[in-house]
Amino acid sequence: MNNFKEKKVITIGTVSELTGLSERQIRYYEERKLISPERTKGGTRKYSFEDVEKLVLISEKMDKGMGTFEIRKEDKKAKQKDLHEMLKGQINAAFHIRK
Amino acid sequence: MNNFKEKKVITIGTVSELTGLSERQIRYYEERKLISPERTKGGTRKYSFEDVEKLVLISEKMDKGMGTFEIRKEDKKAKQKDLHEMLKGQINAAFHIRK
DNA sequence: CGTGTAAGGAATTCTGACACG
DNA sequence: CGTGTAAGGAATTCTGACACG
Repeated sequence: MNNFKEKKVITIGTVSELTGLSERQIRYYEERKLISPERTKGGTRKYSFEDVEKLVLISEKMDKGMGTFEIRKEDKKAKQKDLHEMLKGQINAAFHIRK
Repeated sequence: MNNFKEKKVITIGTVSELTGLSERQIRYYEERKLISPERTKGGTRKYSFEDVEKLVLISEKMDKGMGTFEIRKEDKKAKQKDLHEMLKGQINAAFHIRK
């Protein structure tokens, strides 16, 4: 019940205000697979606070001259690292249970 | 930076989905001073996750046959209690600093 | 009192495209 | 490549009112 940050509930206009990015930029970053908003039945995009945070990071990287392709690559690496940590944790847990 | 729950960013349609209440009900509870959404420049209402939680509680109380007036009274009492606790805490703190 | 609804208008968002570079 | 913009349409929201009870 406490995953507010991950709930997709914010419309693009509000995201634009929160991040300082234009709606055009936000939609473009979606096209480049950097974020994945949900949609209402009518087709309106809905973002989470997590998306907003991601967008701020993306914005900073773009300012540094990084391209969307590299940003996506970095993002993937980060996710794999997370997955790695998770698996490590589970393996450890299993190990401790066994002994 | 971590007050997601209090940020007014959700539109009424989404709040309706999250709570199961009709937009009519949500607007009416505002009229009865049970919640206080913000507005965009254009006049669109924006709610926080906190508002959503409040609405769920309100909904339960309405189901029990409670009226909006009593609900508002209860809400006020709760707030005064919170304030009381807070002051008590500060007085305590001040006391401990003095001795 | 609390809520549904039809009405008309305004604000918001959407897509595909052209432009610049 | 990344972003601005004008274009036309569709989805969303708004208010004030009438209805029922």
